[in-house]
Amino acid sequence: MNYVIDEVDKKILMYLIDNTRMPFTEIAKKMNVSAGTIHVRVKKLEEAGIIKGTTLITDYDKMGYQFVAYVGLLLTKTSKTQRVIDELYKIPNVTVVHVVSGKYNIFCKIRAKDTGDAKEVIYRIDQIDDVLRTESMISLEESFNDKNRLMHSIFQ
Amino acid sequence: MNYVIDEVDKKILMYLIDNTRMPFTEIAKKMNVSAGTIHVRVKKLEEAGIIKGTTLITDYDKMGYQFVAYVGLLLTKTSKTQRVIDELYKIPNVTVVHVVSGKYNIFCKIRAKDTGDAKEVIYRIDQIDDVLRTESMISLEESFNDKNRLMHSIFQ
DNA sequence: GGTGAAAGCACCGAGTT
DNA sequence: AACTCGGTGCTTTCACC
Repeated sequence: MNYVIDEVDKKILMYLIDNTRMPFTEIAKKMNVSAGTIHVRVKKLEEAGIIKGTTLITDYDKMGYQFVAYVGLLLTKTSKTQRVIDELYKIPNVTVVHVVSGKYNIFCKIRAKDTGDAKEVIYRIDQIDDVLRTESMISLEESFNDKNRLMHSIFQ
Repeated sequence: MNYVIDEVDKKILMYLIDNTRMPFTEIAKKMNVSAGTIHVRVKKLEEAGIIKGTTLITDYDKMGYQFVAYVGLLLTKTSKTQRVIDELYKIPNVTVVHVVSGKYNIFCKIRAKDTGDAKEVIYRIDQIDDVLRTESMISLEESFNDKNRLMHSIFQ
């Protein structure tokens, strides 16, 4: 369970975070090790659960999903948080859910096509049992820090 | 610029969102088209900017980054928002930045090793010129809705 | 815009050091 | 734990439809 990643693992992760389809042979060449080594390391990182999967970085805007908002949920005192989370996940527009400390009990991120679509999503959230009320914060502009920057810091 | 994605594109995107390393030959077989077609379609989706890249889904916990928080920034009236965003991006722990409407001017997500690490990150944010003050919301638990669920909805 | 075949590579397991 | 090597299978191109 306590897998210790070394410098070789870190470098492999750096390359694959940028491009999961970079050939192992190319990574091997850049690192002066054999392609077989890369193969074995990647398999171990997958088995250890450090690499959980691969995915595309897609442009939501270009697919018609321009609307992003964060929604804070206030629950009743007796509510089962997990049940509310399960309900949230039935709404595909809910992309991330956090249990938080502070004003809200749950805080989530939603994506929608437009304000009309978002209204429906928020209405659905409001209708979940045990949700007292919600407060939304609309994003006017979203940008991501290059994933590599955090990784550089993680990997020193 | 207005690239219209058809059913073939949608299916390819669905497969690759789950696993960017799924062989084109396998996708081709599942879809009853040739591998060459998949290749050409993927290239076009990349050129159109719909596929912006590929990346790993990694376990931040297992790499020692257990701490997640959202930070709301209140700026002075005369401040240049973009300059503050640029400053935020110099901090690798800042992963997402939003310009928002409402109580805050800017809202961002941070990842840190622990509370001590987070304290430093928030201190750095507080020190940015034009930042009047910040308010943080600590995540006690983070979970992601399967990316596929939104995509299924996007792709009907 | 799609196909199918062929050449060039990459993957990945087995055996070795 | 990493290397080499070889069989298998993937990618990518191109002439043709």
